[in-house]
Amino acid sequence: MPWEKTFEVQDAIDKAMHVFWTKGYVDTSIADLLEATGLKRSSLYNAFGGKRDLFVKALRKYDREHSRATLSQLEQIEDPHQAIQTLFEGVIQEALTDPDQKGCLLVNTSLELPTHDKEIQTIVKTGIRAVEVFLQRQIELGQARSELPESIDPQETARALVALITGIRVLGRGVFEESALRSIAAQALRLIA
Amino acid sequence: MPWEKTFEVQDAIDKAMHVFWTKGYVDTSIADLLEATGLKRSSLYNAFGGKRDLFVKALRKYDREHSRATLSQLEQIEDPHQAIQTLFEGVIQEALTDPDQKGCLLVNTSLELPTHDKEIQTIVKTGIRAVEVFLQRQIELGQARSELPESIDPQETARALVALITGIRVLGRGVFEESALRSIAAQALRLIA
DNA sequence: TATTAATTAAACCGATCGGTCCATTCAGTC
DNA sequence: GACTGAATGGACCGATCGGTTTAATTAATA
Repeated sequence: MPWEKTFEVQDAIDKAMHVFWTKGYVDTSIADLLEATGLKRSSLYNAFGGKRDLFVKALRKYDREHSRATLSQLEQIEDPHQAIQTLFEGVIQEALTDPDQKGCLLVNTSLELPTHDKEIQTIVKTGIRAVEVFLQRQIELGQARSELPESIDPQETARALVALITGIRVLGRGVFEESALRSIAAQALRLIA
Repeated sequence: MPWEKTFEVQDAIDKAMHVFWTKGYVDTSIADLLEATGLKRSSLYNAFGGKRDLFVKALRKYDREHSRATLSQLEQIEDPHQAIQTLFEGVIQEALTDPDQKGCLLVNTSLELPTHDKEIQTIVKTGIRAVEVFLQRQIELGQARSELPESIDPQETARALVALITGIRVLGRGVFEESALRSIAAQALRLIA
């Protein structure tokens, strides 16, 4: 056998992910990706298949290492109410501290979903669905422990919380300032009280 | 003096608006705009200044004739609770019936706000702020008439409702199906009950 | 050392990007 | 009918788009 790849594949995908995250799919050029990854043109096309294929890999990596990884961490929290609250605090903290105001790659891609193919649509749908499932389970768990009121509908409430998070991620890109974002999180907690 | 413009300027802006609305700013080419408006290249550059300037005009037209026009209609409704409920029903109805799933041009532009200049940012911010102000006033009006509980914070609740609408518009582009969107609207009403 | 496959560098591709320029055509005014 | 300025058709611009190709170089295995 010849030799191994010298550059770190995962590292390159990670760099590419941040470009897509910041600029969006269409506005990201091959030149941008070359500059960010440090790869040469032929290396990029050889290692990955092209712009779209690299985007799919970046999207999957984000879903795995950002979105789901966060949910896994939150599941370690015993108190369901605290877990949900921590989720919202994290989202807001990200919106306030990120100088690029990138938001969430899954949400960003949601908006341009009609222009993408089925595979990408599925990744996004499934990724956001995972957040919904997480929230619904936390609510049900809280109800089972009598820490959350039985009167609220777990699935319906979970979906509304997903919508609120989506709102924070979109409006957090420059429309709403800190106090407005915090208002959203405060009202989110009202939905589970 | 020579003659007047033969093509309808407002009609051309309207056609262009729908292209931007459907495909987004970056993904809309001059060729797209020429095809949609029926204008010739020179006419378009002569009448409007270029892609960005036409986008600004389209954005302003949307804000005026779609966003604010809708709010004006809703203000005709006497019952504040009914006005808010009708707003959400309208947004959902749009998401379900529009074959292009365009969402809302202001929301779509919000997501790519960091890539736009100050003028465009201001149009979007002001446009969404108008929705927030509308909602806040309706809530305050309902409280004054004792039709809505005094316990809810008008501004904070209005902002959360804006976030929920934003969520519907984004997730309505293919992520959520009808029942999920209706869940969001149902929970929105819980925030003002 | 010969073999093998990954990596590199750079030329090259047709297509499209947003935008400019200009000669011609048009409908009004004088 | 001469003049005027908006509208048109279309050639043209340099730059960039995503992607391919070719040849040289590299480092590990056999």
